[in-house]
Amino acid sequence: MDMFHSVFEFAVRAATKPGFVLVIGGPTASGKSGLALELARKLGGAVINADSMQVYRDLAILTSRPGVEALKAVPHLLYGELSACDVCSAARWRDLAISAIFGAQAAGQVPVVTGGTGLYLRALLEGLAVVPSIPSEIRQAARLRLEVLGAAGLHAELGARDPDRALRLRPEDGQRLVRAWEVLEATGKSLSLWQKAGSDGPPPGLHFAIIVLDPSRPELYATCDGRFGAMVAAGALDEVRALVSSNLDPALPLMKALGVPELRRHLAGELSLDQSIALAQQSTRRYAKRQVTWFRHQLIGRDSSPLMVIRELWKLEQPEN
RNA sequence: GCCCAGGUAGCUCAGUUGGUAGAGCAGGGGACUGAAAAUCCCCGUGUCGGCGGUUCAAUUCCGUCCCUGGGCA
Repeated sequence: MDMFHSVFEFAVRAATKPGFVLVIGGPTASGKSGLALELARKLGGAVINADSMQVYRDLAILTSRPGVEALKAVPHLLYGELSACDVCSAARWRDLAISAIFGAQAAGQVPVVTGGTGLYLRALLEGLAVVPSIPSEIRQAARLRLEVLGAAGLHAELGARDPDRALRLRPEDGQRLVRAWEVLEATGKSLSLWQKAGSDGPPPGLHFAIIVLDPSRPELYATCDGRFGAMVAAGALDEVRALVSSNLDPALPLMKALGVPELRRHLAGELSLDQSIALAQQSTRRYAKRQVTWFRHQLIGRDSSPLMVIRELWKLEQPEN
């Protein structure tokens, strides 16, 4: 295939640098995993996951993790690594990814980092602000605070203690308010100050080359829709049933994976299967659109690494397992 | 063939006692530094079915034609 050859050549050229790492980003269902697999196969590489949901053990089908064939063909790292009751984060993933990358290189493999979680990729490429880790009691307290006061209330409280940070955040943005609050509470310093103090930067000794998939919207939406149907046919409902029956905290990240809320409502008898599928497909489309915006504005053009943008679909990722 | 009811945004519809129209959904654009598949912000001009008529002015009233439902033969 033409496209594959130009991509392959791009990778080979970049791979002459020592410490080479290939990064593949793009929206969900654009064919990242398939492309990563092929490139890793040809380059003698290992695929490293950069997806915030595929790091968890549960929901292999619903999060579209690579299937057994792929796992047999090429080493895959950081897939299904954490338990559902665990909480990953950009910083935690960064640490895992860096050691996976160095591990692969030590084994003579080319690291192929692939996933749709833009923030994780940025954490790897650029680093994050150096902030001390926040004790879990304070993180809990921050979330409780949001529940009790509501976003606007938390914003007001933050405004009294950290006006600079509050000004940068909208009073509705609960998630960022929680982060600002917990950092202030735990360190006594504004998150803005920590961020101004600088980030840990890219890991030393690595050279990245980046491929971004950005297929046309109609094609992308068609594969999103098709894939969700296939996931349900492949047993996604059973996965959700199992996850729900383990009675986890509904605020855990995995509980918010695309399709979980919708299929749950079907299991609870609130929606027909078709209705829940249609809703899940819609959230998938919206998510894909957000990802496209993120890659276009937050990644492309911001990093100095060699970059290649592919404006077509690679090929369908098959949900299997 | 006749009688009803409709034809307004991609979809479902509201509305204008005549002054060229607005909701929901779909969709689009954007933000993004430690739970990011998260969390938020912004965006509605469309031959008001076609053609005539009345009128200063018609999507609105009248006529006619076309289309879609339903009913009667």
